[in-house]
Amino acid sequence: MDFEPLGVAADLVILTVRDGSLQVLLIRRGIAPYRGRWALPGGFVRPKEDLEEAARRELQEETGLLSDRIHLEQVATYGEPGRDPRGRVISVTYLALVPDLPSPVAGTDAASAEWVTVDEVLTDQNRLAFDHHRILTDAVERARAKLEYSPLAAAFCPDEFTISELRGIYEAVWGVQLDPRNFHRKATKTDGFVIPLGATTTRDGGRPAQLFRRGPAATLHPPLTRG
Amino acid sequence: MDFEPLGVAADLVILTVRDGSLQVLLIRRGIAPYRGRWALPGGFVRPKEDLEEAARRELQEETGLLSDRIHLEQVATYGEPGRDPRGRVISVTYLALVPDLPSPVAGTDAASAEWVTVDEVLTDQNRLAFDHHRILTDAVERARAKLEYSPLAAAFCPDEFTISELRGIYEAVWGVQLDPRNFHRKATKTDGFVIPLGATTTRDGGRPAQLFRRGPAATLHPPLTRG
DNA sequence: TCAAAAGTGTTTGCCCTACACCCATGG
DNA sequence: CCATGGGTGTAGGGCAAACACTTTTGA
Repeated sequence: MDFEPLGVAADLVILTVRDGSLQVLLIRRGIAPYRGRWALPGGFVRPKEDLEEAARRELQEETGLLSDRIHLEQVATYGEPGRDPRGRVISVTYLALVPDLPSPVAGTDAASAEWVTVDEVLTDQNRLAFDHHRILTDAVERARAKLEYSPLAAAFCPDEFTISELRGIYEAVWGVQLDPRNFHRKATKTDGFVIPLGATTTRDGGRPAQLFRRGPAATLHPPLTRG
Repeated sequence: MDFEPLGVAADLVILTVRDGSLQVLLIRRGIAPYRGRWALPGGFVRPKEDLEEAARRELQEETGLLSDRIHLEQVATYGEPGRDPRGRVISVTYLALVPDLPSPVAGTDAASAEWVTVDEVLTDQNRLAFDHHRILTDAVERARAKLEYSPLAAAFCPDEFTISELRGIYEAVWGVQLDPRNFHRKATKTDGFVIPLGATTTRDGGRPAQLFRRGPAATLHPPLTRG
């Protein structure tokens, strides 16, 4: 079979919550096109490499995260002719949700990678290279929607976390304030969402808080609501 | 830029509701590989053609539907090496929801195309060529989920429809029975879901039913529930 | 007059919000 | 003992499931 010349890239929207705000990992492009502009990390899919495999490889190169335990999901594919001035490139985009990393960016391109607040990036239509503004918009909306009916917020947390840390994720991603008391009830009563570890911590001040880990639930019944 | 030899296809999961069941449009493959097996319609994206544009072109070729008014949405992209024995092929899959068509299949390949009940296709893992069983599974799950919080069920209906016809869509897609009286209230009270036309019809027997058309709502508040 | 489907009213129970209140720690 | 955050109890409103009931047609 003959094919037109065409490349397939796996691009990543890597989100985390730091300092109470939703942030995305961006890299500064060192070469043309869009040299010096910020862009989503990503790269071409290799021959014989699966799409998700490529995404996991890029994720590890950028964050150093061995990604078996990292939540990674395909969001959408962008293929408009002309979206890349170098030629026809199809971008398969993946969304990764990671905990606040101890070493911000441990990957090979560390020097040129940076966490940036999502709101700040999205207010400027021209901050990002290619059609990455739109890709980021779509991915963030997906993440916001998924928090409602999936236990995904826990993917932003370290292995052990408190209920108020979990609540902080929701507040940062949705940009709302939630009632701590009602949230506590919902999170702990929803079957399989979080599992108590018995231990407590006082790292947040005040009365010691119970520690939890992620539960086995795949969906939340009933869902959490965004307002 | 050099690229490995690789093709990008737009494949379609075209769903409709006929005779009270959810059905998918399949074509019988006339050539190898998988000659004689059933498969989802689709084809390669042309140079300079957008992905969605390719999907709309395929949709029209298969169903004759001029597709401006047809709901079409991207579901996922499949790119596992080896999924197509002919070489590396990335499949960008679109979901189309169409009303029960007067002329079942009016396209060029009409002779070999057929509506098949989704349940029947999915019970046999080997009914479909390539990885189309999985693609269909994913697309149907997407459709089921979307009915809850989007007004998409109306996409299965003709321009004018009754509330019980709309309810029939939900019952067919979800495979459940819904209370006609409560459903009527929900559908008519949900802002922007359906718009009354003033006219009535007796095509379903019994007391005349009001006719409605699709409303402008993009999402349903509150969502309809699946059981 | 009966069957069939459309549509409305009403009850009941549940969930969710709002907020009062108590608990357990550090300083 | 006070400030801080963790966690429980509870009243009240609103929504939705369940179902009795009325309406409007065709046969």
